[in-house]
Amino acid sequence: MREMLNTTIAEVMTAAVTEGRVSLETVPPVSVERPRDPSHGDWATNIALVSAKAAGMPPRAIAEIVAEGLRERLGATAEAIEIAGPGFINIRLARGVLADVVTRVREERDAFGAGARTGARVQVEFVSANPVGPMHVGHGRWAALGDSIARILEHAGDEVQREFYVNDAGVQMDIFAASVSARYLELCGRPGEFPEDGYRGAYITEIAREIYEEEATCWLDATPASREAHFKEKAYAQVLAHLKRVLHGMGVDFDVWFSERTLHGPGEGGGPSAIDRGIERLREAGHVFEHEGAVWFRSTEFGDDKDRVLKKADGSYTYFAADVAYHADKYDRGFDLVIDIWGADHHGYVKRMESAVAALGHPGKLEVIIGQLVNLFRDGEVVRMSKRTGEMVTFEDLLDEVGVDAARYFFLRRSTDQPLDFDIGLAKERSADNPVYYVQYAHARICSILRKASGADTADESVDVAAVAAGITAGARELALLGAEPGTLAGEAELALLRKLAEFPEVVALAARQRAPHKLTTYAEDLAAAFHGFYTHCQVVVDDPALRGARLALADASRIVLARALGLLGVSAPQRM
RNA sequence: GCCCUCUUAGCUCAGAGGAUAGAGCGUCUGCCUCCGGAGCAGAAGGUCGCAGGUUCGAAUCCUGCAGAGGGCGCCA
Repeated sequence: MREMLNTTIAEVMTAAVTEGRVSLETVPPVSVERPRDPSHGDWATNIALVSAKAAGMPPRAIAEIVAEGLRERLGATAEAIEIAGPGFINIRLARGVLADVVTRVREERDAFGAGARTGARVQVEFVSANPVGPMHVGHGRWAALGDSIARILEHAGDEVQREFYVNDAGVQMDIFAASVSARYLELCGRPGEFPEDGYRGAYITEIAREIYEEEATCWLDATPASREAHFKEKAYAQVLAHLKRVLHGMGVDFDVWFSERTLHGPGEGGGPSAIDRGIERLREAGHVFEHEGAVWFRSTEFGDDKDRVLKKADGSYTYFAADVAYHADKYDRGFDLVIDIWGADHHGYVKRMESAVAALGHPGKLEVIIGQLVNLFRDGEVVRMSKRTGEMVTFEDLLDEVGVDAARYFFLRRSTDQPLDFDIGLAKERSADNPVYYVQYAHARICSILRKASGADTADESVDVAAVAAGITAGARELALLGAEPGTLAGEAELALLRKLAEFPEVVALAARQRAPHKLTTYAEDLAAAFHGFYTHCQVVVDDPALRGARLALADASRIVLARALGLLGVSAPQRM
């Protein structure tokens, strides 16, 4: 509809210029938007305002000309075309046109709001936690965020791959192994020095205990190096299994788990490692230099604050060098766009990574989203979390307490660049104060209506809601009854719901473009509110078969879109609660 | 010190350069003989941090200032 109006307005303007009624060098780009205030109609354009100065005419005079042209061309599609305020042209669509959305939704079902296939291959890399401990709540938020962005991009038409980068190489793994080893020795009754930088969380002891229970004191007298090497793999496997289990449990499944170790190991045929090859590629492109025994990347050429070390003077590699190799690998795999979601504490790395990607010949094909942290609140008090003392609410604890739906929904409710205050009590609450229940309740309520309409008891669990929905037929004649009494509460409620349903494709497109799942939580709440308003003012299951069919169809369309919106957030749409 | 992000109702936050800046919570007031009241409707509540600028029009874009958070290692 927007595109159609856009084109039509452009045609009208061009015609007006050709006929000499408006003198313009070029017709400015047309903007059509949905007015905030429903009394301003369904669509509005500011074309007269933006053209006024160049045309040397008062905006309202231009608006008159455009409105006249639109009335001719739109005909019965528009119920009214009015000029308002300083020169806006407001278009009110005919009711029948508004009601078309019901048919469209019920035909397209889950495909409603889907964009055309773009052919773009997009990778979303997220969570990427070090496999040295349980997921924390921030990881949970980034998991929800990355997965939802992936779902939204898929719906918008991209081909998306989800990837988890496992930082399983490097110093932190050694510290991890040494920590487990120390706890193991304690369990064997031989307490010693705990590593200075060791991980002190209780989970380390639990991992050590599992090893102890399996292998008893086998490793008591092994050399520390062989013991730690063995424990590292055991503990790593346990943590990785934890990560996969928790993520799968919340509906997040990765296509690829990419191990950092593969970058350090020898390349094909025993050739240089991926990291060495990555550095070589930067060197061939002329962006590498040696200084004081280290190998540097001249990232300042790409706008970074300072140049960055790739290979230290002692011959070891920086974390950044591995990241360069990793990203080179991503583009070798043919992605048109790579989206990385990083924690807020990594945002100082964005510039250097973008620089490296540009130096590798893929400028602009990396997008880094910075995920902000989560502050947990319970009864109005901050829940302090400290790794040092081991007093931690892990993400798994939180999921156990509030459930997947509430956790995901709350994580996604705020824009990603805002730190999030998470109220545990509210997330658990089964009331209207809790937005996730508010939205799910609307869906369950519709299912209940459908059960009722089938003639069954509303609580009859054996009723197949989808089958009932499929049996509802409502043609143009019936749908024309929707909103037939504008000005009444019932009529306005129906119209408001129709308008909200029609917005969905635009919301998906916007959420995709802005990588902003919270646009969908806002939308879902608006749609639920529009449905509740409709429900309050309109009896759905009425005796008149035509009106009943129309309202059931509208309720069914609402059900489909609510479920779709929740689905893009990774939240379930229950048929009863 | 430099860089990034943020500052909107009492609280938590929405707000593609547009019309009278919105929602939820909290406060106050109404609505159940009726399909799920886990709902609906109304009232009160604002110098959009401050000051300039661009624009027909700025919460939105630009500059400066103030405040909050984060980042600035041959750490990971």
